[in-house]
Formats: sequence, structure tokens, C-alpha cells
Amino acid sequence: MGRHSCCYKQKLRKGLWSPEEDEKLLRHITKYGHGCWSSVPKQAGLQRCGKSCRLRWINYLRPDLKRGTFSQEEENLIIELHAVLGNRWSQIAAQLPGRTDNEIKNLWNSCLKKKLRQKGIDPVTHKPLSEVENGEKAAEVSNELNLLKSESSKSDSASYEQRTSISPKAYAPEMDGSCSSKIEINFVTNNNCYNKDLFLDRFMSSSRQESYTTSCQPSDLMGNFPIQMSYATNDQCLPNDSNSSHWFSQTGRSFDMNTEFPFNAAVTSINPTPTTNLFLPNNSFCYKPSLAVPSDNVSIPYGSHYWEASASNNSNSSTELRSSSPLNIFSSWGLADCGTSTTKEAQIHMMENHNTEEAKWDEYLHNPISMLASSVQNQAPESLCNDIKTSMHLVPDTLGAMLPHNHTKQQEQSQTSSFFSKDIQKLRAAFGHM
DNA sequence: AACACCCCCAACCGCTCCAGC
DNA sequence: TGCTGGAGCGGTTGGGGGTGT
Repeated sequence: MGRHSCCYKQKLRKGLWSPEEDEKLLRHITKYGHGCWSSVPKQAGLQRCGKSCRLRWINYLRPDLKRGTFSQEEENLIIELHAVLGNRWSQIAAQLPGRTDNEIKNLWNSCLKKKLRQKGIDPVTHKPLSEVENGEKAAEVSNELNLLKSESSKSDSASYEQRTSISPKAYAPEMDGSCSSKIEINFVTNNNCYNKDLFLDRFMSSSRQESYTTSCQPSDLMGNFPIQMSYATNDQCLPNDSNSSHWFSQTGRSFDMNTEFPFNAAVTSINPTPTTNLFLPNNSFCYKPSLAVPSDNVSIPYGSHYWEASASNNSNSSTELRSSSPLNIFSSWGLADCGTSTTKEAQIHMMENHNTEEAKWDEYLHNPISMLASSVQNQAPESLCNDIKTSMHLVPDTLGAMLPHNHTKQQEQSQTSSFFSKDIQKLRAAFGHM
């Protein structure tokens, strides 16, 4: 553990890399690939440890890196992703082609944090600063109370409720009637508990139920994961070749599917429109849905097409990540059309539209291409392609075999899902079943 | 011009996870 | 099943450049 063993062995260079070192490493990797990083420095004739070489390659030498300052769109995307993922820089970086986790981390620490604070938003919780301060005071009191409580009753469920309780008023100061604000409430919990945890809690609890539609409290799920609800309830609506078991098994990577699925659903609901209205411009932040999955037949042409497109063009991430993608379907289904209603109203609205959405999901799942066509008809094909590309890991293996192989990309993409796999594994361990 | 301070970012460090044995 | 080593991640550091005095 700790420092790499190779670093102890002999005097290895540290600090900044010289152009000569860069050239050696670059030449070696472009010629042979990196293979085992620990052997790279030796083979490349470098007095560095493998770890250092890896870092240099990833953060600086990699040919697909995008240099230069971050665009406004990229910054906004980072902020939004951070609101969902927290300091999971690699996950955030995975959504910003050409950017490294280190770069994003630095940007966040040096720039974005300040910007958020200037706008009166707490960079940790993404809630208004004033509220966070109040929340802290309240949390202190609450903690004292909980301490007293826990003295008398060591109940897990109590702590769960406390941890996951959501105040509809949480975002009140910045709610201007935009749908996204309302939805975002769903992802921010009290006590700085990361929304993903809440999401996982909810998802896991709902997953344990035999039937989503009957066992879950609609208000509960709606309140927290409206889109997930849409997904989940459509379990029954899936075509024969796309039932849930098929989704989970067709790639042989059930966990990827399992975890990616709700996550995409959760994130997509965040932001059809500006999140905090305080400074974020229009930003239809879109996580890619699992739309490539449902049918092998339809996903093959899409998949290969997108893959090729994305492989040849990954330079305009800022726009490709925004506002395109099939997820605008959500807007067309009413999610972006929340007008001036409040959170509760939005939830009710969504519940009312639930059946409609369900029908649309059905349609979508049965005929994703036509749905896609209608939802993205105004978009440039490249944009759509780029949006799809990070979903490629959801494409069945059979399709994958037909596509140009790019293990690095596949690995990167699988990281996103593995992140949730890890969490769910932890939950599994914690709950001892599932 | 010289110094102090600040900020950014490349790189390091310590850790976890995971695969192979 | 436990150990070991490699890969990767997130937090932190420190050097260098920019800016203010």
C-alpha cells in the first residue's frame, strides 16, 4: 500500500517532466502501448516510476486531450455533475471528453468553487449558502437531539429518515419556477448527505420490492426520482426482448445495466432547464439514457454509426454534452414544462402525467429510433452521435463484437457504471441480501 | 527593480479496489 | 482464503508565473 514499491528501489526522477522524457514516453506508448505501467519506464528508458508515467500520459501526453481553457458550457456541466456526483472527478471527467479528472479537479478547486460562493451557493451541497449556514445550525441542534434519541433508541430507520429527509423548502430561495430547480431538490438532501446515497437508498429499497408500481409509494418515488419512476413502472411495458431480465443479462454485465439504468434516470431528471437560475445558462444537461439497449435490432445501426462518429470527433464536448440527446424526450413529455408550479405541484404534475409518460416510454422502448428522430430532429447528427457514445457500453456484446474495439474507451465508460456497482456492492454487503 | 503575495496546475501521496496467485 | 502487486482515484502540495505594492 501507499507509495509504489518501485519508487523505493532506486533514485527515480520526480517533479516536472522534461521534453525529452515526454518524447520518450510518448514514443514508447504510441509504439507499444502502455501495457503494464510498472514496466513502461524501464522499457521507455525513463528514470520514473510507472505511476508517474501513467499520470503524465493521462494528464498531458494522451493525444485525445483537449487543451485550453474550459468553456462556459463545460464549467456548467462540471457544476451540475458535481451536484450529483460530488468529488468523483473521474466520473465527471468521463462526461467531458478530452478533459482529465485532474484538470477538472483543479478547475473546481481554483475557480468553480469561488464562482459558486460568489453566487451564494455552497460548493459542497450546491444549496444556497445562507441555507447551509442555517442548516448547519439546525443540524447541530438536530444532532444533539438525535444523540439523545439514539441513546434511547438505536434505530437504523430513524437515522435513515433523518439522513434522507428532504425539505421541499430546501431550494425555495432560488426556486423561480423552473422545472430544474424543482427537480434538483430531489437530489439534495439534508445534512450534506450526497444525493447519490439517497438515490441508492431509494433505488435499493425500491428494487427489493416485487413490483415497483404497487410496492413503492408513488409520492415517495416521485418525490425523489421521478424519472426513475417512469423507467421502473415501464418494466411491464418493455417489449418481449427487452424485459428487465433481458436488460440485465444481455450484455453479460448485469450490474452495469442495473446500476447505470437508475443513475441515468436520476441524472436526466435534474436539468431540462437551468438548475439554479442564479447563473447557469440554458443547460439541458443530459445523461445518456439506456436507450441503445432495448433492441438489438435497432441498436446495431445506431451503435456502429455513433461509435464511428464519436471516434472521429471528440473535440466539441461542450456542446455535444448539452441539450442534444434523446433525453429531450423528457422535455417533450412535460418535464421541462413545469412552468411556475412548486415542487409538490411538479410532483403531482408528474404523477398525473405518469400514465402518459408510461405510454411514451412504451413507445420509446419499442421504437427508439422513431422517438429519437422526433426528439432530436433539430439537432446536428454529430451532436447526437456524441451523446450516444458514452452509452456504448450498454450495447450488447454481440454488437460490441461488431464494432471497432477500443478497450480504453470501453474501460472509461465502464468506470461510470462500476462506480455504482461498487456502491451497490457495498449496500449488498451492508444489507446482506439482494 | 525588488519583494511579497496569490493563484494555478502539474505532480505526488496515500489510499482503495481488484485480479492473479 | 489470504497475500501481493498493479491500476486508479481523490486529496494535497509545491513550484512557477502573475500581480500588487
